[in-house]
Amino acid sequence: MLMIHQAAHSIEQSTLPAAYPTAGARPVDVFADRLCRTPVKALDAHEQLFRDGEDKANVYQVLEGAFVLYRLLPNGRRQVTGFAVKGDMVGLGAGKRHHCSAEASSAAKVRMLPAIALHRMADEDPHLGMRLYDAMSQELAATQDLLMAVGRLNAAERVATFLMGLSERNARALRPTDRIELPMTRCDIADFLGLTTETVSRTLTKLANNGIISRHSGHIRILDAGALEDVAAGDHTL
Amino acid sequence: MLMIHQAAHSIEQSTLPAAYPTAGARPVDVFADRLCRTPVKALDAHEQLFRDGEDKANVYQVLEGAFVLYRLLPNGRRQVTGFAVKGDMVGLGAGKRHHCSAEASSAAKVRMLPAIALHRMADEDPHLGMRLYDAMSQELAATQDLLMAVGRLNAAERVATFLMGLSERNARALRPTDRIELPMTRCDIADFLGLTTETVSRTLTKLANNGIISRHSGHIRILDAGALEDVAAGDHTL
DNA sequence: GGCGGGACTTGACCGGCGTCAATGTCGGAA
DNA sequence: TTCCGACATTGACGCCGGTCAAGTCCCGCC
Repeated sequence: MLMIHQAAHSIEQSTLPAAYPTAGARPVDVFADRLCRTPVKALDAHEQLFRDGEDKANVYQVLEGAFVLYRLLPNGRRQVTGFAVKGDMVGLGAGKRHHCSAEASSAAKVRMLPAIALHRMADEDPHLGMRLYDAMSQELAATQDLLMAVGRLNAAERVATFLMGLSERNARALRPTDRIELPMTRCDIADFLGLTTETVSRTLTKLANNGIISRHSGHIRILDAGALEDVAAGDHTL
Repeated sequence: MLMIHQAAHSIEQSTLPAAYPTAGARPVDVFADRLCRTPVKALDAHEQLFRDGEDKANVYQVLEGAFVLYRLLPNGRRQVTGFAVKGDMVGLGAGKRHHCSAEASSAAKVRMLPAIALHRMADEDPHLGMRLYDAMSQELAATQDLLMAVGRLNAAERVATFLMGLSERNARALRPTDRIELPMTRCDIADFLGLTTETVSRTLTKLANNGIISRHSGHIRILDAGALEDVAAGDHTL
């Protein structure tokens, strides 16, 4: 079963991270005590935390709200590479520049850790490098999952896989898995899955018409998880 | 300009790595002296080095030949996540299991480094972790580039971008950039770009008909690099 | 040289998804 | 409460690229 690993775990949990596929969103528990002494920055909805190509001054940990991580083509087409929520690290990566943009999808707060401090910490704690290696490995695996979905699944399979990923994330947070909050817009979902908002919308409608989900404002309810899996696997045509 | 970073640098070079987007292919020079004392394994064409989901016993460095890294869906659809050539590391990643399969696309030789030895080395060399972090970061960036291409470019843009990436790789190896060896099959290219072999073939034909490239057995020649860039950017419809 | 098989190319067809456009829904501001 | 703007849904239509089916090329092998 293909699963787009988008479940993010918050820093207070001890489960293994399986974050949104992002360019850097990742909880690294070792930071917790260091980060709590660093400055906090508040952002309005749609405010950018950093831009693709900018020098990487800080890495961030999301305290409140949610972020969309994306890259733009010159002609405006957008590919969302991941979502970051409370507890996730944003901006990780060894390069000198950011390789994607990050935008608050709602009012948000982040802690900032200067990138230079990260290197200093790595000198002091020889295990930090391996933890960052581990974080990036998981990030990479999640992005490969997404690549597989975008490259080789049809629209229904992608949307169903996406919903199952969100459900899985709830399970990891010990919350009910049938009620799925959708903190992102249809446009974000579409740009994440390589589709259009219309196609996402139509697919959700079909899933609802088949009695697999029900739609409500701000969230979705999974009525038939088995059927949803079948759709994700291509065994059930809508 | 979007560039699918597929250029791999061989271990004897000192340029910065910008490898094929792979699940682990990456030269990590620090291994060089350790690796040369480890066993060598020879593979026939189409022989598998490891399989998706297998326990990760070793990481490998390609000595000869080339590898295709890919993941399969239950129904047989395939997504190629990268290519690995001489000098590239294959199988890196912090997880306990491989997250993709690796298959020799021609007769090949690899050096093997036990995964356990990697952890031992990390304890001895505190900088190794950060180098692995760096390698994974670049891998991630390359995979995001590919994701962007697969999710948001049309067939002509993807193929043109792919060819430019190969050309760029030649430039980095100080070889002429207009003659492009294609060590992989059309099928590999198609599964890499999220297309079909027919579409790749048709697109190359169109590029040739427009005088942008010329096709020969085993390689392609770029006749008009500017036009190729225009196609990749979507400014030139075939 | 002839043969066989896999890789590649080309053509005809068509269906899924993008595009364009109109309408519906909801939440916040006045 | 009404208005407004952003987001979401729905419909009509067309095209890009997938599918199916023939070839064609090429290289190794007999």
